[in-house]
Amino acid sequence: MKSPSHPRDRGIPEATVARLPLYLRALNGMAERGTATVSSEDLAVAAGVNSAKLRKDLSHLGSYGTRGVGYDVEYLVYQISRELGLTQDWAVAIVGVGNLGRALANYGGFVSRGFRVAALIDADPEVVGDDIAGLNVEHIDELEAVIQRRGVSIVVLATPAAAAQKVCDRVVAVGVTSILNFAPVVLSVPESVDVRKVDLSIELQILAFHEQRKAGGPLMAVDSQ
Amino acid sequence: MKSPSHPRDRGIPEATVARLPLYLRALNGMAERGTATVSSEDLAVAAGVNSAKLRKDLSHLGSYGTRGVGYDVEYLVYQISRELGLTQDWAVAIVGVGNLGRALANYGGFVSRGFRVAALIDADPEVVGDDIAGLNVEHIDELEAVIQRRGVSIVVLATPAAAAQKVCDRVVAVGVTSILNFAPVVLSVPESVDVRKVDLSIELQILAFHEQRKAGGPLMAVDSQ
DNA sequence: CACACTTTGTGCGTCGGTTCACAAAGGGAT
DNA sequence: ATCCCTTTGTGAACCGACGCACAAAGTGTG
Repeated sequence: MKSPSHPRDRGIPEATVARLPLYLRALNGMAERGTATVSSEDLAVAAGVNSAKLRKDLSHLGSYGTRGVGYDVEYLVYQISRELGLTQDWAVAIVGVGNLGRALANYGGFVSRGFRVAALIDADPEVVGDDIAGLNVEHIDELEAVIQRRGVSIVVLATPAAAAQKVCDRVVAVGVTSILNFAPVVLSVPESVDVRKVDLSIELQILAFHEQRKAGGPLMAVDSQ
Repeated sequence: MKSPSHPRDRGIPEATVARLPLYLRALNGMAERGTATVSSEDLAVAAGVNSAKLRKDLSHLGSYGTRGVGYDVEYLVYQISRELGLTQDWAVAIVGVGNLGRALANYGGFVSRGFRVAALIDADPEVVGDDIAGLNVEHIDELEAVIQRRGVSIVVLATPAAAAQKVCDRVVAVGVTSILNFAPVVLSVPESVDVRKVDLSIELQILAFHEQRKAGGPLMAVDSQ
């Protein structure tokens, strides 16, 4: 209530932000199943985290729980959604309509969470003009125009690695400040632009590392140089 | 070189492991371009990290650099590849051949890094039997048989959320201990099994959070209740 | 109203990771 | 061989995150 003890501080830890979508998903499932109230313990299990961590995370948003009872599911869904900015409608453009771009365009998880695929863009004349997931694929020459016309604020890059930086520069130039990059390259962008990266092969490599340890670890010779 | 000061300890920090594939990619690019030697500073820039961090990361593998000179590109590629277990051939099965599964099957980044898509499996009779990326899609009933016959050690789950846990249980039951999960659910597995999760919509939600901050932040009223 | 029980919110110790800054080590020139 | 320059490898301070454990706060019952 007071400014100093203001519950929703600007400073929500990055680690917490990364988990909020997880909680949200678990809560949505509960809401569908008609659960009205949930304890931190139960929600923590559903989200796969420690309950103390969950409570601390939620405490960063405010005091939305009731001691002795738990959290109201609907209310918490709303609070987390609002905090994440999902109460507004985000227009997303997908650039690069190869296999991955197509998969993303058809992915239900976007639509259901306040995201709207507003444009599909590709360079290949073979693909431009096609209808995918109810959208017309537009030519990369129209990139800037489409972004501005449709009010796109988040761009998903699903282009080949070689094209990613160029496209990135162009979308940054028209004011996009949030990019989700699937291309296996390190994008260079101004400080003010947020880039998140998903690299499918990196995840596999990390798994391979652990798998190797498991398989060879205990027996592994002290070894070769 | 000596046993006591053995360079390759068992304890490589998780954060380091997660970055090794990044370095590897940068190094491969350099090798292709014919660069023989690289300084920690240059490699750090290419990988998008701090150079001190990079040196500390590499130091966990051993002393593979030369002071005053830098790192030999080819040699470092080999050392990192070996550490990650990429010098062996990993058979990967993709379960769920929807849009995403198809995209993954066709993704070049796997093959090029020691991974081999050894099986595609789906439950939909409409899809079973199809040829995708040169592979025949097999029926989910064959799951256990295929995994064992082909020596699959890593399974990629690209099924609908509802099916993921069931498939997971089955592959764990036949001894798979590394799973890459694209389904938006928290899988429950025994301690000994490694699950890595990629959730496309979570990444977007994190972007939305920051985008909202950028947009509304500076002007945002002290607020609503 | 008082007491027993449940569950939140958080203070605090701990741990892993990041960064700085520098000594140690190698290369090359004179 | 000596000196200077470059670059690695790492000690140590710092920072954020995690999780324990508990006081505070609420519910419900008799």
